Amino acid sequence: MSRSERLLDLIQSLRRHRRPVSGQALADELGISIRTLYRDIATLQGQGAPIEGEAGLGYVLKPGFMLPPLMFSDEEIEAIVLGSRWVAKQPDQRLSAAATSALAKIAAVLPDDLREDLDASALLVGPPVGAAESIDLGLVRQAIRKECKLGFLYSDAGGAASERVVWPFALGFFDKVRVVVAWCEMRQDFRHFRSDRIVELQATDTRYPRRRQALLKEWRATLDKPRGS
Amino acid sequence: MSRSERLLDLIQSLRRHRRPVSGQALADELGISIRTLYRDIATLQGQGAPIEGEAGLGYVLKPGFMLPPLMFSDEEIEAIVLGSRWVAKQPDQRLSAAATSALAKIAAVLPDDLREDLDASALLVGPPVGAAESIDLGLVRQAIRKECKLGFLYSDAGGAASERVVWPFALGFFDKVRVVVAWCEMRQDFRHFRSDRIVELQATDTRYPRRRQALLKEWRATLDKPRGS
DNA sequence: CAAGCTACTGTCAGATTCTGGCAGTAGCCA
DNA sequence: TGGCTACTGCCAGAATCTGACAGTAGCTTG
Repeated sequence: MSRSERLLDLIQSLRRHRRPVSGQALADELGISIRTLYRDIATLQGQGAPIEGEAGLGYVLKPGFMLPPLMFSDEEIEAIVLGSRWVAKQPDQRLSAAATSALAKIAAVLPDDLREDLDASALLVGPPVGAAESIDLGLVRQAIRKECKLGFLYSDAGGAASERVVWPFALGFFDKVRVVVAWCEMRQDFRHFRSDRIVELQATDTRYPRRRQALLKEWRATLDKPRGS
Repeated sequence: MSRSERLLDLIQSLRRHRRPVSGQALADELGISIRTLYRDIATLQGQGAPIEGEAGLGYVLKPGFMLPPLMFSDEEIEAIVLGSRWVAKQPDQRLSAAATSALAKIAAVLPDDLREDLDASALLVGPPVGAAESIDLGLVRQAIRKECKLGFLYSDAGGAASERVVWPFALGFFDKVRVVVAWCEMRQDFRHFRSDRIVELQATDTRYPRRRQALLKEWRATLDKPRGS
């Protein structure tokens, strides 16, 4: 196996382990000596991979992902950049910031001529709608990932408020607002909740009895025009 | 210089030359022997770079671009994927297809856990608005790139038609339609033209007297809220 | 057709890089 | 304190890369 291939394998190995792994264990996994492993880690760090090593513990790959070299056509790059610009102008501050920094990384490696072409592809949407987020979407994301119930007060379109306990499984966009997609215990059905109408959000540690992927699939099937990915 | 660095340099060299370059010339540029160059080309091709070699001519890099390994955070990946999904649902068929294939390439290299997280980030915009494109946006793109004038018939919001000759310099999105941003010879000012109201588009070979970048900059300055990148 | 240029492959010795083992320093934890 | 770990410098052997040469085949031009 060539060295460059091994470096990619090393990243994959680190991804698999969520707890710190000792260098020795990684070296065994890859079939190389500990000395070479140290060198490989140093090389990866030099290329920007966020690997952290602590004496007495081991190595952890900070969350994130290194894309291997990818070949994109001009149009694919344009699509990616355009889409990222759109996300950058959305009201979700967290995502907006992420899109901006992703754009900076991409722009940094594009050849000049391609960058100029992209400048001619303007995005004419208005500036982000102010709408300070009322709730912490991070809590929602976490609940989705951990498959835990959420409780909150919801004001529907008519203004009537109700107390809900839901099983969240997706966080979507609709028009300009973010929408929590969940199974509602009260209605015993799928419901969409606009994030700007949610108040008093409460995260719990109670797992809901279904798998997120299953809920997602079921919900998609109920939509008029299901669309993959 | 290490071999991997040199391989990237080789791609950059190929990008610079638009005409076929002989292997000997490339080898001289990189300071290596022709034999090593052949080996390097073979390696790059093996990694998916679209390099074409023809006996008697030389090498050409097919249009497109190879992104070097890039480190993205979870959120940056989410932003890119979400944005690409949005583009994939836009009515511009060309871009939509490009976004879809870019998404496939990205999905192919994502670790499973990350892909599952992304599934929970749904995009709830409706299906693409049918609106078959009345004109060939490819012609517009070409005119922009070549800095050539465009002629067409335009129906404004009121329904009144007029014949225009414009200097196009950008192709934007607004709401659901694509918009040609150009200097209008008739109005002697910047104007936006919705692509679905343009008929009888005629591309010309007449260069307009300004630089695209300059027009773009000027136009941006006239906007209420100029935004970089 | 012939001549000249070019892409491409096989082979091989020497240069270069990579690798593993060893020794030693330093930080974290119990 | 002792045990585990990250990390560095050093060195000889292994693996790889490199350049040169020879040879085949395709394209273009005259």
